[in-house]
Amino acid sequence: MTPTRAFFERPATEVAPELLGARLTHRTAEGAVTVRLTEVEAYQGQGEDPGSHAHRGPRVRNAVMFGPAGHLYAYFTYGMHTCANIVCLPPPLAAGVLLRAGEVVAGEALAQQRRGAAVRHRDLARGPARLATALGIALTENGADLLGGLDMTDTEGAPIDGAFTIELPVTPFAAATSPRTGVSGAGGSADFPWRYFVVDDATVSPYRPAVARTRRVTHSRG
DNA sequence: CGCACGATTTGCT
DNA sequence: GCAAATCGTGCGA
Repeated sequence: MTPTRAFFERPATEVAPELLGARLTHRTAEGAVTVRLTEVEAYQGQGEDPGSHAHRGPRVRNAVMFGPAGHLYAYFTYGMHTCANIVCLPPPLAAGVLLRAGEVVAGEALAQQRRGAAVRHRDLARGPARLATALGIALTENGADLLGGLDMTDTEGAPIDGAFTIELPVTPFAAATSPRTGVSGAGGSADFPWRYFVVDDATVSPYRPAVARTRRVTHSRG
């Protein structure tokens, strides 16, 4: 079924596990790709989750997180990657669900084209940046309404670029949990077991605990 | 104003 | 297993 806005106007820790198995479709001018979500992470709001982008309050980058639920929060990281979240909780509260992995179930040829011919099926959307790439999610779509549907057209009747739909699974999945991947500091500890994934699914990304980056050697003045 | 580092991926060893 | 790639953001000075 298609979720209502109210579905997302709840804490991310409640929404996240219920998104497992959901089918997210993104249609662009190139075509449509659908992913079945197999791994997500919940990030809570200002002052309550040290791993969340919203933790230190509203900023230019995270402004969308403080906006209405059910919208796309896309951000750029490591100087090259885009990751996609679904905003939870109504304004002025901020929370989000990071889409970490899924299986491409439709539009495979287009996903393959975006990810590269040598990429195997299970790896097409296995990892947050890979998932964003497979779906064709660009930073320019940050803030897009995921509940707008695919039927939006412009005045010429042409499809509007960057349209989404979400379909929740008829039968809920049993979610396993773990600490969040790649989150350093307190936010990545077992105190925040907000990574949810489908058990025994090949498209779930391998769990890699966050590692403190080796400190770059600073210049010593001799 | 400067610098460290990130909700990562990839390729080489 | 490990390091490079690559740049916006946040924080300290």
